[in-house]
Amino acid sequence: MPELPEVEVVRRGLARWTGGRTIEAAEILDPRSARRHVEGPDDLQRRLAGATIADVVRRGKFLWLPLSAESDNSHTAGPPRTALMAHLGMSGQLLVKDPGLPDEKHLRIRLALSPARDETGVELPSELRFVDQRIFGGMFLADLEPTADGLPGGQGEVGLPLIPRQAAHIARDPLDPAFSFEAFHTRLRARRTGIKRALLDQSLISGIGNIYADEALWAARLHFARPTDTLRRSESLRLTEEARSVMERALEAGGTSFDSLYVNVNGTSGYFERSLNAYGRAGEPCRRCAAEGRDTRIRRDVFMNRSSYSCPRCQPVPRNARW
DNA sequence: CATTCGTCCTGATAGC
DNA sequence: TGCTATCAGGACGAAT
Repeated sequence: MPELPEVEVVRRGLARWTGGRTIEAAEILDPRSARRHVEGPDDLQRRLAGATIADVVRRGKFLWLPLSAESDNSHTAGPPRTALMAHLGMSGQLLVKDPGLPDEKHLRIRLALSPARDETGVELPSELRFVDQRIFGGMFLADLEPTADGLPGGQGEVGLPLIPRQAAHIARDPLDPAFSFEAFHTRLRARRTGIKRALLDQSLISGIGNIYADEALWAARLHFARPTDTLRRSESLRLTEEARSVMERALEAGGTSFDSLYVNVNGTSGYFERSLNAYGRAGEPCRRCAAEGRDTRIRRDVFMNRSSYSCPRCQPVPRNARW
């Protein structure tokens, strides 16, 4: 399940293998993967043809590729004002592949790219494929607007980042240099909900999904139903730092598969097996308790219609728990 | 306004 | 064998 580290691996791969290349043709094989493109799949295909991938940007779990039109005259063209948005959802993958290779079973969108070579002169594969089994993800075109954090886009603001309107409500993620712990903590304390709901709310802090939420809570020794308005500053800071730490380590692990010539969401499979302390470990020993000579088993609770894993001893159910 | 819930999707797996 | 039920869960619009 792609969360921040997995999406960042994809972003880096895309930047390396597709940056600067022109989309020569687009093929929407399943219109459901383009349902957020309101003008329809035909319009998406038409408007992608001839566009050049100027950059690859990520905020939280959203990716976008600012596009410059090939026909633009350089003296009139400012920064790109349009971007191809991509979200991987639950099962999305972006793969750079040779056109001769057989279609994946769940291939939804195919982009034919202009020829390009790597630094050693080897020709790069010329297809960017969006593969998505469960179709929670998708691609669409969006206008880029100058946008201050937490505010809708305005006109002509200098120095504000260019963000698609569809991502303007997404908060900064913990790996973003502009992430503000003070702003996060203040908004967290004002909430009337449980801490895990808050961690999964992408408008409060972004990039965290079910897996890294459970991992950060375990590391910070906090129960998922802890009311946000009772969190001490030290607890909130510990949680934020643990979230950042676990996602940075996951990114390093996922980054090891980078030498191969493709962008892979599953690059973190090794990480999952080795390093998860809570997620998916129901009935298995809590490693922190085991290190202290105690045998405590990770429990699984159903919360928000999904599984939550925690240690009963390290993460006791709080008073006034907010399920 | 803030918060919570239902829906979209496919495939693997368990149970009968 | 073959059927049905359950689970996986990110994001968004609807409901409360």
